[in-house]
Amino acid sequence: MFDQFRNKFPLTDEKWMEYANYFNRMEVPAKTMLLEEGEISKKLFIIEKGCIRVWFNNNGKDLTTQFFFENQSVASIESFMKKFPSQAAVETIEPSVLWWISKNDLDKILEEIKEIPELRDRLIDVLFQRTFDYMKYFVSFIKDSPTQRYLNLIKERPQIVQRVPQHYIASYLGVTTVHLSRIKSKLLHSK
Amino acid sequence: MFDQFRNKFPLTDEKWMEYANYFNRMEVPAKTMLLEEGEISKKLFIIEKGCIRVWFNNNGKDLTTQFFFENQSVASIESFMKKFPSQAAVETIEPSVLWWISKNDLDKILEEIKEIPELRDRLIDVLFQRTFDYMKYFVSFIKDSPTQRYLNLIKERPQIVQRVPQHYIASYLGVTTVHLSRIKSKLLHSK
DNA sequence: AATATTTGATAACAAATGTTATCGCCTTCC
DNA sequence: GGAAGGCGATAACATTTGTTATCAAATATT
Repeated sequence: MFDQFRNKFPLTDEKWMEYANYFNRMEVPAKTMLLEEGEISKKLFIIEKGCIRVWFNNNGKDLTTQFFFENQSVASIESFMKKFPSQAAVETIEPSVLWWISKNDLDKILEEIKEIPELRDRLIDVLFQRTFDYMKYFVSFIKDSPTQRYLNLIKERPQIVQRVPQHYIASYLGVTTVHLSRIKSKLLHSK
Repeated sequence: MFDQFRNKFPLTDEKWMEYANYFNRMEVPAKTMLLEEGEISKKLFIIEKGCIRVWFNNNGKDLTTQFFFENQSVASIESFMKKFPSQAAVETIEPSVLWWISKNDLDKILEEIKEIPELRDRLIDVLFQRTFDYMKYFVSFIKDSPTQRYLNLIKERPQIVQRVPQHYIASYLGVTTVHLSRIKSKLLHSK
């Protein structure tokens, strides 16, 4: 289950066993709210199986901002880190198998990791990379039409297009469901 | 000049004198290219006076993605960190007084800073905050109309509206210059 | 199996935004 | 003191995108 982390953050087996003990398994159906808007996020989730979206309510409209799949970790990250009430809600899309860890326990692990120069640098790299990724999203909104953003999604994140209901994808792309339907139909008929 | 960093990263005066020596002062006119598209960024700039934009060419159109003012540090950050050819160009908007440091010298400083737990944590905080800021930009594009984004800009980053030519602002907001003109005129006449 | 509920396609019309062109006001530069 | 170019406003028209409503298909629920 935690292989991805073991690759990124090599530690002794003993350490890993200890860390693994902090995690708790849970199975939930689709459309389970893992965090409500306004709540303070206290759990970080890792997805063994299933998929999750982060969304918020904007004037009665449901706007999805992120999708997560197997082996990714999920939280309303600003709320989790800073203990603010979350702007966003976290919800499963499919029936899912999750592992969660409390903020307290994760903080303990992070403190230890930060003391090991190699892992500390790795953590900093991961943070940088995340910033770069968000910059790319941001630039894409300035640069690309909704049609182009949809094509990018198909190419770069095919899981989203295959597994996520279309009306969530529409809001993620910043268009209405009607318009996304039109985009798809236009792409089909122009081939 | 470096007061902002001395606040964020408290060190002995001796250390600061040593670090300050790595920096080089330069004065440049408006519209000076500090980094060309495709070049590898080797300098990080700090602005003493003036303002700078980061932009790239998209099908012949000049798209601005970031603005920087006094006391901010500027680089094409992904290129600078990873030694990739930069996707973006960096250019002064006003005549400016800058201080620059080479990547080599900055790496030396960072290595030292990372060893001091307090400063290391501060660095990690700064990186997290940057990610949060970009998430906000991203969400704003999904959530807000161009008019609303312009109003946000007036409120949150008045310097941009006051000091930057309007056609740069238009591309930053993701609209044409004509449309930004319309937005302004509508806001004026509806009051 | 029957019935809701969710999801997605489409049409008709409205509103927002882009395109191209023109004009006028500033700077800047000889 | 012109001339040239940068910058911004505006108009007319084209295109894109949103809104509302309706229908059909797929899926979940009883």
